[in-house]
Amino acid sequence: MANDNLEKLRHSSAHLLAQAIKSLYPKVKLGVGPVIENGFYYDFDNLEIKESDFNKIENKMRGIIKRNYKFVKSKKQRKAAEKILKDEPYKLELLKGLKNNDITFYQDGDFVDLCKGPHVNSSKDVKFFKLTKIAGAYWKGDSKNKMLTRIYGTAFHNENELKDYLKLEAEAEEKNHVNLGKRLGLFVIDETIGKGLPLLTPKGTTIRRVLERFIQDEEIKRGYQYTRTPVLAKSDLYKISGHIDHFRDDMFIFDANGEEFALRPMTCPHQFMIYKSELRSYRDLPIKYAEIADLFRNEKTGELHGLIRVRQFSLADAHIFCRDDQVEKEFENVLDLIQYVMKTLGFKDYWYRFSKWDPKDKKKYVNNPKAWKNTQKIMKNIVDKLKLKYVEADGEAAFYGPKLDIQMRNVFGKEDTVFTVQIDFALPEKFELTYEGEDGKKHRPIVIHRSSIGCLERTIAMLIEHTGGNFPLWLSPTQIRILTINDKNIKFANEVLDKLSEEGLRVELNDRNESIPKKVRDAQVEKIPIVITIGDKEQKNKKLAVRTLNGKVKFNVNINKLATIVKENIENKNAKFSI
RNA sequence: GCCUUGGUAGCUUAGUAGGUAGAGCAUCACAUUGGUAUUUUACAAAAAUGUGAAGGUCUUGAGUUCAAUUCUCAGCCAAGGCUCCA
Repeated sequence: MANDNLEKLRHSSAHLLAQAIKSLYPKVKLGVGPVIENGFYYDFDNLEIKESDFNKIENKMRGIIKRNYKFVKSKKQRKAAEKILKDEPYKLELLKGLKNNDITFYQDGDFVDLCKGPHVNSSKDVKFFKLTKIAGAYWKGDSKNKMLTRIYGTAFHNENELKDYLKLEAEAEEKNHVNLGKRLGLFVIDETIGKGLPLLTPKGTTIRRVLERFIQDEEIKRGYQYTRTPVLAKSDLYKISGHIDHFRDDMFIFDANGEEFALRPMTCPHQFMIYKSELRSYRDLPIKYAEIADLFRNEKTGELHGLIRVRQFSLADAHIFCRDDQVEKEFENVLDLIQYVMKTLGFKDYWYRFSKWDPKDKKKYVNNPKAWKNTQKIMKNIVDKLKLKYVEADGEAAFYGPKLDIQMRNVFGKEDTVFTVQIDFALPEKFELTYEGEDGKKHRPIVIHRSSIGCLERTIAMLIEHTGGNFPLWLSPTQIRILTINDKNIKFANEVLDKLSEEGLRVELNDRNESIPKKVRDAQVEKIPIVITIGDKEQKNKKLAVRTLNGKVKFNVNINKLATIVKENIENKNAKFSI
């Protein structure tokens, strides 16, 4: 109920915004003004403003609010509606899309808008609102259409809620992986190197390496075979696959002495060539080729974002070549692997998206409706059988087949695909992949494309935001830091350092001449999970004082025992460590 | 690619109605007091205080000007949004 009220409030705020804009800038044409997750927006054409104009606009809105206008609902017939909206081309377009003849309008004061409501009773009910940002947005979300000016805002029932929200937003800004990653020294961005090409520091690389080893070991355990294929190929390869037709502008293509090459945007055709290099029997299947593949995509500049959207990235990719009767089982296996990975990484807030083709979009998708329907059916059966909760999304499939995407949100609430599983009926055809069946005839395998731990860069970004930088022990770039209380302890501290390093732990020593609280604070800021303090007492007893991130300190810990506990925690990839 | 915002020392930033820049933290050095300290998270210190140094072609280029970090234009880079995402 409260949420309904909040929606009403925000929707009414959007109207007031439009009303204020219309009165300040009469030439503006109105787009749409819906409520969104944390507020509302309104799109305007023919409006050029800056964020510094917000004050003026907000004041105008307050002026309107004061007049205590009632929001009055009315219904009009189509003809009458067209008359009302005659000067609003975008609204007329929306009107055309409406099927029924009773058109609802809301009016407050001299401002009337096409709108199905609902609204608050009076403009006076809107008290606590704020305009937050300006952005460009294409009319009807289509980049072929004109770009309108979108103003975002939010509104709440009381001042504290509004303040809290703005504060939370500011904190999210702090917690985002770009800021946090920089502060923790995980990666840097250098403009001489170029856009979308972040550099992983030794610490960031440690996390990457741990993830990489983890997934490789796990996949090999599950019957995958690792390949190593080149990061570039003659562009002919991508002509066969069709990628160059679909994505030419998004690829790095170059000429080398008259021959055209491309940096690979995906791994599929490379691994296909290994499959093709031998005659395959039905007995060989399924064949599962995996690779941590460096991929290159010339993403448009505005689409780049920290570690989440980059131009070179490493995808934990695999292609499973299987017979029709194996698809279901293999698909299940993949999901099991993905769920295991999600659990191990500690990700809980994710959901599945069943991404389907759009029959109307002939350009984007391989034209084979029968095969589309068939594969989508197969996928649907599987996900239904597994009782997965998922949302369906039309027009989100890969050009060669439907996908099951695993979606997550970043700190700003923006949704991204982290992992994906695809059933591909088209590329095996294009590459003429075959296997010899029991009947001695050639058959076409089905290929499952899948990623288990996604792009390592993106996964690291999600980990940073999800943990707030407090990585579990097995992922922490530095697992243990040793602090000395005074210079006499340095020798023993080094012994401990050597001992723990020999055990394969990532240990550092801070023997600088600073106070213990300061050293502890530094370690805290760097989010180091285990801190060992060494003073004379420890030195004398050959025991350690061990501090964990929860603030607890345990004294008189035996070194070997500590090493055992820590190693066990790492081995089990536990989310938390305590002693 | 488009819209908005921004780019000043390693980090966080102030500032200039156009006269070549300050601060805090961090770093390094020296001095003074202390005199070898028994322990854990942000108004704290179980070393403290002081002095000093180093660090900036004020994102790049062009234009206007006697003079540009500041104004204008163009580019580069970043952040947020739109579109896209094999």
